Amino acid sequence: MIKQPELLATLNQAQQDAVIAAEPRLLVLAGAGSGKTRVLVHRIALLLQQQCHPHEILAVTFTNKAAHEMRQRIETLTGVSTRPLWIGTFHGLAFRFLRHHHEAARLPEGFQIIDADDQLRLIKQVIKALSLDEKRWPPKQAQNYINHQKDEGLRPQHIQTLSLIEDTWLRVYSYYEEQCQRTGLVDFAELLLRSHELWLHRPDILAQYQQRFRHILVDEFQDTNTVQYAWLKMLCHPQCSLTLVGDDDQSVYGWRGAKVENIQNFNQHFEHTRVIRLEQNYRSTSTILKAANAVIDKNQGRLGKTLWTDQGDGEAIQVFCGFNETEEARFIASTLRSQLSKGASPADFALLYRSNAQSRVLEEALIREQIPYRIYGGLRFFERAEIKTALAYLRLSINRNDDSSFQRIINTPPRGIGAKTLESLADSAHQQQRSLWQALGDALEQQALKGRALGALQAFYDHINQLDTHIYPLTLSKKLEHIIENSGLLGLYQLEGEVGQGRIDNLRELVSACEQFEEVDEDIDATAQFLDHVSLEMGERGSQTDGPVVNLMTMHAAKGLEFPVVFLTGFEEGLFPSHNAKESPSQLEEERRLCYVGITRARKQLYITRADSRRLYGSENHNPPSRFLKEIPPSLIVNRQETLSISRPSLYSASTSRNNSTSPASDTLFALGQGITHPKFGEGVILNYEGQGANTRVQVNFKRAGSKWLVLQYARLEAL
DNA sequence: ACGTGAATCCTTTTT
DNA sequence: GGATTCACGT
Repeated sequence: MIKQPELLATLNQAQQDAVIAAEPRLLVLAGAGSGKTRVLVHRIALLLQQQCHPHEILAVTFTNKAAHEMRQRIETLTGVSTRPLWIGTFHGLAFRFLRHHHEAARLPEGFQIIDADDQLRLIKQVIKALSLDEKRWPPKQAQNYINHQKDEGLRPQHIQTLSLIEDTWLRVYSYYEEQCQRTGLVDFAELLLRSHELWLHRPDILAQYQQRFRHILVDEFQDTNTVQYAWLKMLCHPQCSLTLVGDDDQSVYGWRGAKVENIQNFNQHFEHTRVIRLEQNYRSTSTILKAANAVIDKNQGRLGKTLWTDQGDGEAIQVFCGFNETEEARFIASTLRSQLSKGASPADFALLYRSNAQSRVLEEALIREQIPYRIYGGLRFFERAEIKTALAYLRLSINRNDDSSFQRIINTPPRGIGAKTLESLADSAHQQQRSLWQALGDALEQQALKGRALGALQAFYDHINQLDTHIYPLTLSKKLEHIIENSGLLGLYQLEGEVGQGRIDNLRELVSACEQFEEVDEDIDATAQFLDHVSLEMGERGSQTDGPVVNLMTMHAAKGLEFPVVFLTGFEEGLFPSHNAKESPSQLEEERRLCYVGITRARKQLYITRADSRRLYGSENHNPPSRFLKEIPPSLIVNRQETLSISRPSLYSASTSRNNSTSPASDTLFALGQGITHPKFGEGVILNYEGQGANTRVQVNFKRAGSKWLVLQYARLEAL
């Protein structure tokens, strides 16, 4: 085991202070790139080295990725196994508590977790069952309402309704909750709320854990919501040492219920707290940090923190404004191209945007330049329809009362059971307070439904029972294999051509994921554990690619990551900050924090781009530059706007890059959006271009003659 | 019950 | 612009 001096040797003074601080209440304000995880990992390593038993430590994160990373780094640092340590996400830990004490928490033994998608489906059913109009009462809004209440720790009986509208949402919430309780389903927010309530009602169980955990450490504390905060506060015994690590300036999930106030008002809730600031940044150049500091400085009520570095200034921030979003994308792609040709790796670059809708144009430009890329964010593996369907068969075979799975597979593949049949089934299920499966059994026994539907239902009923008997003795992966081949899923997707083939490939991947899962523990039945694992860890986003690729993602998704070169795109009012955020100052501040997160992702070089005119949702908009752009000191910026031009090939060799500043003075340079005249067509504006060198063609919108494509070399265009 | 043209809706999404 | 839901027709 390594000695303390050795453990601390690689840390700066503030980091060392944070690692060895003996105060029972410690808040580490860790700026972007200041070694936050390092401190957490070293602090735990030090605890392990001292008197502390591994099982007395609880470390809480928000993502599985962060939890895994922490485990790994502790093991690398100490050489000790982290198995006895409780390190996990809020949700994962809450789940663990609930499984252990399911009875005290009033949950059935095999309760299942539903994801946001299943939740929405369930809510749709509820709205239908209450005979509400989906137009007037959008399920999405109901979902937001329910999750928001749960994030705030509120059950239907705690809510005082002030309006008829709220009253209706409350009815939906109540009905939804009943439905979940009856069918043994638990959504994400419920995990936390339920385990918090478990402790409220069972102080004996709480005391058990309070005594056990002598050291609680929380990562990304600025992202905690009301329930998570209350949960932590209850779990934390007065004699427990509590270490909170976070950055109020990087709180960007307020819209999901996270409360910046939790970190901002920390001193008022926990007395005698020592606050340590980590302000030395090891990631970025001083230019990038100055920009980030200047922007975030405009926010009110910050705990306050100024990042600095002993690195040099580095490159200036390059700002580019395109004529439209296509030119913005082309600028990025051609900049990438030239940097790649100088030997940079695609993986060194990240293209960040405020909303996913912006990715398409960027993608198209990258494809034109044949630059490999990967988009983060889309559907994750376990969220794919075919995966969820296959797993629903498995779930239903374990728990027949899982209505969510029942509905997913009752008519997939199509077996002649339509909406009407299902509706009457749901009606009788609700009347008798039973699950759909039970209602189905009743209906078959009593021959209660009409002839044609009855046959199909009987077939389904028998099919599931047969499937279950058959797969019962099999291993997890064999179970799934059998389900895929015998439930008709394979046949269904084989009929779907190319798309179906992709689905079949995904199902194969699922089976191999099961095989890997089995290897970990061969003795126990892995099925139930696998389903839990799937629900809590949705797997990596996107597909694995071969070779290095440029990274495209939202600024939210980029939090916690870093890249040598970062492009922040779409810096326009209405886009970033989003037009939705302009009403309230607090939302605007959150947008500004997001900007701060974006800027601080860059290590060496930062580009910020925007477009004068942008086509979004079908219509064209002229957006002024983002206010955040003006908040960056001009001295840090180099403007690239005028350097991107189209050259006339006859005067300009085809191989010359467009931004070559050594071109002869006789060259005629054109820019998108520029006014020109043509001997025949008169005045016009350049809208677009394609090709290069002698093949360059430009699209000009002429006042009189309308829009035309012209070969630049021959068209006698004159600048206006 | 299921497939096809129109209406409709748009932030961000760790679990 | 475009995916996704819908209402209608068969």
